[in-house]
Amino acid sequence: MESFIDQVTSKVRAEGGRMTAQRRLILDALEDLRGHPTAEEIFDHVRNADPDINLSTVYRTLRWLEENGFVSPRWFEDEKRRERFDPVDRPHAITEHFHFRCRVCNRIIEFDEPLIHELRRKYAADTGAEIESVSFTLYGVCALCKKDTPEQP
Amino acid sequence: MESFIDQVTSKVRAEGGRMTAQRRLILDALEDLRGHPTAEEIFDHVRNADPDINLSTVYRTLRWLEENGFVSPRWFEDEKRRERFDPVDRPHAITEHFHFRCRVCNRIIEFDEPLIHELRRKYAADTGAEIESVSFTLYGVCALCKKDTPEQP
DNA sequence: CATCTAATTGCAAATGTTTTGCAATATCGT
DNA sequence: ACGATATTGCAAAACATTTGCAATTAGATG
Repeated sequence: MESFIDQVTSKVRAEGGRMTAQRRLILDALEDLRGHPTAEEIFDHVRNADPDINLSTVYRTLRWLEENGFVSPRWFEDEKRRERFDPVDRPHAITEHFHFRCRVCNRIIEFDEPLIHELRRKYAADTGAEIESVSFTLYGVCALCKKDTPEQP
Repeated sequence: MESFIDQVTSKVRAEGGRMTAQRRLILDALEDLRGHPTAEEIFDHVRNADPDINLSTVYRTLRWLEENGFVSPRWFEDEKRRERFDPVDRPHAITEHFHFRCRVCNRIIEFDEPLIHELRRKYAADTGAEIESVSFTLYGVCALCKKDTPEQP
């Protein structure tokens, strides 16, 4: 199966674009920083390899990836206006994103759960709407953090 | 049952705060503009009654309402960094927000569906996490807009 | 009802994140 | 290796939201 970078490279070429060193670094970062990095986190990471890279290059690349279905932007309510970028494995499929966000350790945990898919089908069937993307986010305290800070007696 | 404004007024008083004309207007707007207005939309609406009101007053009031559980901020992915404010009927209950957002008419439709509550319980039971809030958003094209723009043959 | 004081306001400037215009640079087909 | 043009770095702009501060005002008190 084609790697993430190879997939992106094919698409860049197909559009008459060019695969630059900067883009390669940003794609690497997206794989290295498993999870949902912000543009700034990606920027800090790629700076190790290329201290001259510019934040706007990071943004421009991320936007291109977004438009072409390779990453999907995400907002978490405790971070208000800061965008996070979620690499997408199957570009252009219906995007479904299920996250748990821990208020204590700030970890973002991805999960899947057949009930959500059922929910989407049910909503579409009930209302006649066409669903293109689904976002389901739970906020709270994860099991580990709950253990560390037991409720006071 | 106590009206929204009365509920807020009680709380303001309880905190040693003051119920100003501006706050009253903003609360009215929140009721008039059923849905999920942005700060700017609220601002434009209250300007009819008080042309001198300031946008920062709107923001400050909304933040106070948020901290006190009377509104809940919401982001929709097609609007990136713009916040919308959702009045909350039962302050401080576990907040659960289920929305459908139509890409064509931009309408935000609220719905409820027992499966989501089940999902939350299931996730909590499976992982041991404690859930404090749930956000479920479907994006797509609503039945009406689908009818207006049938797919090309 | 007049007074007093702290809460709230309007204003302007600041903030933080993301975007953009443009000249310089670098990729890739030839 | 060359040349057209896509992409970059930079600095400045855009944009939503927040903040400091002096002026105003709600509402408790006499």
